[in-house]
Amino acid sequence: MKHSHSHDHHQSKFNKTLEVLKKTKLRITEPRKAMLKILIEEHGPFTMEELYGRLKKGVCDLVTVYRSLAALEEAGLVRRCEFGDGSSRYEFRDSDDDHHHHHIICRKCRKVETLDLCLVDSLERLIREKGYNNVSHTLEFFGVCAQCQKV
Amino acid sequence: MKHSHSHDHHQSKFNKTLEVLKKTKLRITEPRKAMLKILIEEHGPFTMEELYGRLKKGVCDLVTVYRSLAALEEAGLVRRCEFGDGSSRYEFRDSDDDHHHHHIICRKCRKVETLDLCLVDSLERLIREKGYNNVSHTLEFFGVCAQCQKV
DNA sequence: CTTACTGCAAAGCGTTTGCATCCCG
DNA sequence: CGGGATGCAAACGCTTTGCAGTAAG
Repeated sequence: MKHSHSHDHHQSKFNKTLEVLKKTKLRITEPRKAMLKILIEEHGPFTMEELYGRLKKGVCDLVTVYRSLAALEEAGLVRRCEFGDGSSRYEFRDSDDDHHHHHIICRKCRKVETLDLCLVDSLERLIREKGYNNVSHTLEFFGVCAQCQKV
Repeated sequence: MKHSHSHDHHQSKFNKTLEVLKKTKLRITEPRKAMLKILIEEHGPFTMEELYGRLKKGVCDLVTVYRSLAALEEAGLVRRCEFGDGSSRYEFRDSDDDHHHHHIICRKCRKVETLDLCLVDSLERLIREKGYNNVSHTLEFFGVCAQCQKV
């Protein structure tokens, strides 16, 4: 299924997300609505500071961003990414269309592109056979992007 | 080529490593020799604290472990791993036998096993075609190990 | 009205830095 | 001896926590 990035599509994701919050006994507050809107409409992944910076001034404290993202991750609504630069990043996780994807990060400018492919799902089965359960994986690529090579 | 974990094999790796240090104008000091011995002989990857804890008391300060591993990474003698728990880990990188490998980390006990396979090298070529250079990747699996499932 | 959520301030923790001293080459 | 390496202490940046006040359901 192709992504249409229409307003309606975003709105529908947003509403589904609120339903999940209700089921999980998480409260629907202004800060959380604002954060989810940004996570759904923009691409991300965002660091705490990046997401906080995108919020309208005064919506909430940076600490609330930390606490909300922890709660949203727990509820399965966002996914945490680690790119080894000392900050966590978060992106919206669409439970209806949770196709695994990964990222390519420029070593210089830290720009993040999404790679819409995943060849390693089969390996997870192998690891389950090794006796692990609740298995997941991360796959991140690093390099210097074309733009940074010129500088 | 099969790994023999004999003393001779370790000794030979150790000596080659000292050669690299000389070529790179890095000095061969007691703390560095001790760290390299541990990295070569034990499996790792180790956090700074873990490596420091394995050193004989008084060999050096924890700060020296940080600075030395940074220098060794720069020289290509160790590889840094990030498992998203807030600490970097380091493992010895054998330039003669630098077969890419990855890890499976238990979500509970944090035990790290090595997976001697890599199916994604071909993807790196794809990313180079996208315009990136100096490309590398990380692939880590997470799960709950058999032992922790019992508890 | 109950209790989750929030703001503010402070603490925590892994990591980095400044500077004087040390010692490898 | 000259410049890299080290120890100690202090700073740093990201994240977490304590607590009192606020607001969702």
